[in-house]
Amino acid sequence: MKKAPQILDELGFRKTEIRIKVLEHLQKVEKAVSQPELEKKFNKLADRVTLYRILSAFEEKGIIHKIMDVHGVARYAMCNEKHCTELEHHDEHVHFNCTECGDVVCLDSVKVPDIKLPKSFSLSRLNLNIEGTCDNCQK
Amino acid sequence: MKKAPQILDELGFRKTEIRIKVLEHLQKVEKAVSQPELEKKFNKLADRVTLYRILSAFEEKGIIHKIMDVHGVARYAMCNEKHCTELEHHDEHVHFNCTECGDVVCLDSVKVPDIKLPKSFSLSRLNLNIEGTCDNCQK
DNA sequence: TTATAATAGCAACAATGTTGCGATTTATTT
DNA sequence: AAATAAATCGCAACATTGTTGCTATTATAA
Repeated sequence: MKKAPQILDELGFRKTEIRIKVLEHLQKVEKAVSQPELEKKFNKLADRVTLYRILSAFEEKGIIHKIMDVHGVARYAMCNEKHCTELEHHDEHVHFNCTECGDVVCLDSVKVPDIKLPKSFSLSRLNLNIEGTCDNCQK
Repeated sequence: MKKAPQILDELGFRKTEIRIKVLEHLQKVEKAVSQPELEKKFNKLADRVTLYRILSAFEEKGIIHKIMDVHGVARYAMCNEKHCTELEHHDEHVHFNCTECGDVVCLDSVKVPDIKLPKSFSLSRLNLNIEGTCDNCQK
């Protein structure tokens, strides 16, 4: 996995402390994280608005993707380097929302079967949100 | 389909004007509607808060179900009488979000294939949000 | 070292959603 | 029909998530 500063460099971003830390965090946790979570984690290191703008900027460059969790809160997760480019995203995987710990993880291993829509409907994007108990919270 | 006043009666709700109208509207449109939409439609007939409480009350009784649309806004749609009871909901259908008109419809005809999760994950609920263009907005 | 473009911070605002409480109203009971 | 009780409503206030405009700061290139 590429190091965060290098990624920022290649994308034309400045290597500021907060941007490096946010990106490293996203790489490490392998979960979909929200702005409020980042705000708690990086308390006082950056303004709320800064975090929102960092996430938007990263998403525009295609290194993270945005999903709505079951509470209607935006979450962002690293894109799978194999599948995503700046122009085209392939995030048609399962997003698992744990009702115990609230974590949201991308289950890349689970593939979404083909959905057959009525002819008059066209599909552009797809997000499968599953609620349940994650592996960490199973007793 | 049962008439709205009768449904309210059977559930122990009072037959107030706004409750009857909200329920009739949900029955008629066959879409998932949000509080902001109801507020526009029933302008000045009821307070914002009243609408939120009506939707919550209906949901608790199991006659409507709540879904998050792709914008993170809560929407409610009539439950399929054949499948849902007060205790158990079966809303594992597709929710289609039209990017043109913003409407959200439950595509009951499309069935969600079985999802195989890793053993350590347990599933309790499932919502498949699809974005695209609906039949009305196809040119 | 300087210049400049990107980034950050602050203030203000918007939208959705929730809670508490007093006022009103439906529906039951007397 | 009048009284009563419980459900419903409306208002005010608040919380959270998210956005925009503008100024100040800073990383990087020249």
